[in-house]
Amino acid sequence: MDNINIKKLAKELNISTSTISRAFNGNTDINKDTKERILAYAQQHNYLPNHYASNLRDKKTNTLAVIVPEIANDFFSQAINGIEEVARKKGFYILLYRTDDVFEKEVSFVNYLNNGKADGIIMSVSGEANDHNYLRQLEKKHVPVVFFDRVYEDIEAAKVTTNDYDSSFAATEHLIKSGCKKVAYLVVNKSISIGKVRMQGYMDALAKHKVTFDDNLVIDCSNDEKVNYKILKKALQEIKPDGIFSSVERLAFATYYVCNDIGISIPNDLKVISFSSLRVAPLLSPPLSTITQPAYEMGVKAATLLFDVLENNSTAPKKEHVLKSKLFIRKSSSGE
Amino acid sequence: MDNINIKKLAKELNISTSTISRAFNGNTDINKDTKERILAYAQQHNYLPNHYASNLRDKKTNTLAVIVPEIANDFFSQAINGIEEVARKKGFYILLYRTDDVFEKEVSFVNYLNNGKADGIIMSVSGEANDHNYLRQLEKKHVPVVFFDRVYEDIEAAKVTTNDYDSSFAATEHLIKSGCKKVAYLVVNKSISIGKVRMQGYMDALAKHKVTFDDNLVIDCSNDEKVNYKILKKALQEIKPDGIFSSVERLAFATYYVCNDIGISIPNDLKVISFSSLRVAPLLSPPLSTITQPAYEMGVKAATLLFDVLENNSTAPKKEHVLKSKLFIRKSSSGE
DNA sequence: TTGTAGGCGTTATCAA
DNA sequence: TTGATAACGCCTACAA
Repeated sequence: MDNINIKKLAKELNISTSTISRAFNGNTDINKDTKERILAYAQQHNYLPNHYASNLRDKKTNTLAVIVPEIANDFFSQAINGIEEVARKKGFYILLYRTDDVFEKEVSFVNYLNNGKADGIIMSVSGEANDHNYLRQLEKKHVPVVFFDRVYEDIEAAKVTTNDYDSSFAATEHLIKSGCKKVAYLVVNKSISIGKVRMQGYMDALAKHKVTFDDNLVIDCSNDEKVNYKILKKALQEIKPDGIFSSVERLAFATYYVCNDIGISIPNDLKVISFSSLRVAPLLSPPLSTITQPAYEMGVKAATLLFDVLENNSTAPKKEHVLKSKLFIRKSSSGE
Repeated sequence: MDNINIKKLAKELNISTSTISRAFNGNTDINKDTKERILAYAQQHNYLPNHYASNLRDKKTNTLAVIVPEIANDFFSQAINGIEEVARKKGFYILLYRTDDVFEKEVSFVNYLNNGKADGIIMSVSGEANDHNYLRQLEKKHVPVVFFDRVYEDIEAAKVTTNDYDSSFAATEHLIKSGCKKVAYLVVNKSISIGKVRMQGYMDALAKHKVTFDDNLVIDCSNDEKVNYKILKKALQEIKPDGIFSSVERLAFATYYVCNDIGISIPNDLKVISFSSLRVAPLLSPPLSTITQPAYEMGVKAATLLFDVLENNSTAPKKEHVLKSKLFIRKSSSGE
């Protein structure tokens, strides 16, 4: 009874395996009574078709791989929700992988996916550049990829991003208009796609308002919270900016902690605005001004694009789809 | 070149498939040179063993299913991180599923897992009681389950929980000692495991301090944010509690929003403490007192227990493992 | 150290 | 409407 399978079932029911298979796969012609009899008996005996056998035959896994830098983060968890929502409707499941922003992990997982573990991949990349051949292999295996938020420009694939440049420009301009003379830019890796684009918006806004760009005001942080705390403390004490535009949510939090500790008042001494999907941003002290990306919608869009490829088997629209972020001006940057 | 497989490789290398298989599976004896030659050639030609074929033979998926009520939530996302950390070290991957607290989704997914989709399951249940037979089926198929945080008492399986009763007792007592005469208890479903245990702690603390329990002060909320806002607004205006013990993080946030809107001052008019894993709780206005569960550690523990079963093939310790939450008293409940 | 062969559990094709 | 059969790609006895 332990290892029931289609053959045993066939024998017990005195029927062929093909008929049983048909009972479970809807479409083909099969007598209604036979089908019901099979399904009833199967349920009783706790039989279900084995996924791995089916997959081996069909080369369909009904699984989507989702690769993100981190999970415990409002942006990514909301995006995953969006992906899951779409996947679920299609009867697909999510294989989740976190890279911790470590390039090697990304490579290793993508390689792992290279042979029939998932039908498609949705990813937000770790960012380190250089050799993206591991992604090109996927194409050969016909495993479609959709990027979201953090993308590799040199890989041809559908991409879902937001208007980062515009938002960054607007955020920086907002700080300048609020009276900031010395706006710092917080970033984790200024040389990769997102950090770069956002920085460009920052620089162009400065230029528009005839503020000279100062390299010292670009504060490049790490992935280690403690290190960031030190970096920011030092920067705030020594460089003394009066405005902060943070390209990463957790750097804004770190800024808050530092300010609390060394007695800098937000927004009086320092105005802060940050990219963030934190849902309780309005409840912070002071409420944090944010550029909020449509995380959930991005997930939905990415998944939808992936299914377009999967279902139409077409090479699909490998363009970049740009959704719009929203600027929420709150007390941290405006004083009201 | 498109569909490379072990046979083609064998033919091209003029070698047998078994030898190739051996090259990829470490253990068996194989000539070093042969192995290197195979691996090199395989890499060049982008060959990797197909998971579904291997799994079909081995009945090993190297996949863990993780079932949670929600993903976009600091508690669960941190727990998932913990699970992933352990899984990764074992070379396992995570199939993630979100139930939205809907019992039917939970059942449907568990049934889906019933046949070779994952080697084991880690879950935090939706909570609705009644018939848990769908879980018992897993046992027959030898798919081990570990529960965390939200468990079904009637199912025999390893369980990872926290000292909810004690924490709830302590939190309630803290409010009473801070001067609250009318402490409300916020809960999403007071009749299921976690809501029930936490409520018991609340009630017993009241009793200890000779505060009469008042059923009106138990405020049963929903999963809909807007509805909760209305419920809480009404409760705060009509019942006028002076203390809130929230068993669910987002109800505390809703309380904050309501208070902001109708001008109730926390902690002067109302003291608040809540179960919460929000990492920026200290940055809220006012900083939120929390009972913080060791989410990450719980994930690690749950995964570790699962691997114990998987590896020792033993029936494993099906006990309840209780980790301790921490109480962080902040301004929202103490006024300092 | 390497090769041969059978089977893991399904499903699609073809024939009945 | 149903049944027999040959794959899907791999791995492991067993034999050499």
